[in-house]
Amino acid sequence: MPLTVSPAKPHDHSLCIDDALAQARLVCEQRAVRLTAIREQVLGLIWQSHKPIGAYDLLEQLSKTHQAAKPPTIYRALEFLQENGLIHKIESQNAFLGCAHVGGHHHGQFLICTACGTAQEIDEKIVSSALENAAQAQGFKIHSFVIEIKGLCATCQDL
Amino acid sequence: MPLTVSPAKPHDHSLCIDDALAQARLVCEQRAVRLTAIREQVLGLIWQSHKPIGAYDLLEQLSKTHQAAKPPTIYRALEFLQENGLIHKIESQNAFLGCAHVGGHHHGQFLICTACGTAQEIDEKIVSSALENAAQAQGFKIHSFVIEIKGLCATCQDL
DNA sequence: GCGACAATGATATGATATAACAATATCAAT
DNA sequence: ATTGATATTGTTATATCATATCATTGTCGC
Repeated sequence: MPLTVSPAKPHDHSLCIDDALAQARLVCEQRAVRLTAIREQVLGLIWQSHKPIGAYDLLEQLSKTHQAAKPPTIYRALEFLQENGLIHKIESQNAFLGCAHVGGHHHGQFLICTACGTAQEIDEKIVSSALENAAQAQGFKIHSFVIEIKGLCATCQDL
Repeated sequence: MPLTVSPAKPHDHSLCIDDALAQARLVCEQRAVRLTAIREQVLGLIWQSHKPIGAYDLLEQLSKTHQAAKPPTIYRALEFLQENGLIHKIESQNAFLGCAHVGGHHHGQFLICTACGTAQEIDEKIVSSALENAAQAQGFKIHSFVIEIKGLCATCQDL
């Protein structure tokens, strides 16, 4: 179920986190993969921000409760979460964001505010289909795509 | 002037390089910026491949003729070339590619073949406008965007 | 030439990510 | 409950990508 709130608007974000974790448990059960304590913790940390967060920032957070955490600890969790469609990597920022459309095709389209750093995931079918058509015209077969749009969110334009 | 050839198809690539360098000289003259020897060399090295090339690979190449080259040498040249719209960075690969549409708006749309590594730049107005509309609906004002499509080019599908 | 500024040289370090192997946990089958 | 197969995590080291800082050199208008 897509989130209906915009990260740019005020809302009770603890609900986002709870929903995301509950959905993650469900997905992992369905897929028969293990959402271990570390993985769930990392996913929770990622969801604590609407801003994409870097691996080493996550590591710093995780270290508070998990002394043994090292870079591979984080990167393994991130890999798992990506493989199971629970998070996206924002390539232009080397940072990670909870997936707002779990269970979908898992192509990402993001509106990234350069002022406040928030990233909103959208899913515009017309964009996908326009890209599909353009690719097909070149004989190119799409596996995946990432769209990262930079600009100002509604809130930051008014400042 | 956009290139009319596809990188996936055979062509005389030395002409691509010559064209790109000639156009770069022109652009830099018009913009009153200096296309120094290092910058021109780096641009030439980038154009020697239709595949995005990493900064340290470029450094290795440049070092052959330029003993003093160090990471900052390359990154400064890359920064200059990006600022002046002569190259793109492929964010998902930390690699750089000659811009095939010099003088345009310089938003990038790329078809990246995961098999052979080539990247073809396209410029689909319908994609841009679809994104503009989607962003506007969210009250988001676009400054720039990067679109990186992964898949198989026509050549590699047939293998 | 001289001064201002742009570009490059040089050293060091920061930031991001993975390789490799050891140790431990999980779980199904007996 | 033990065993064996597999997945996960621990641990150390290192690879890869990028920038900060300050010194030196080049360029160009005056």
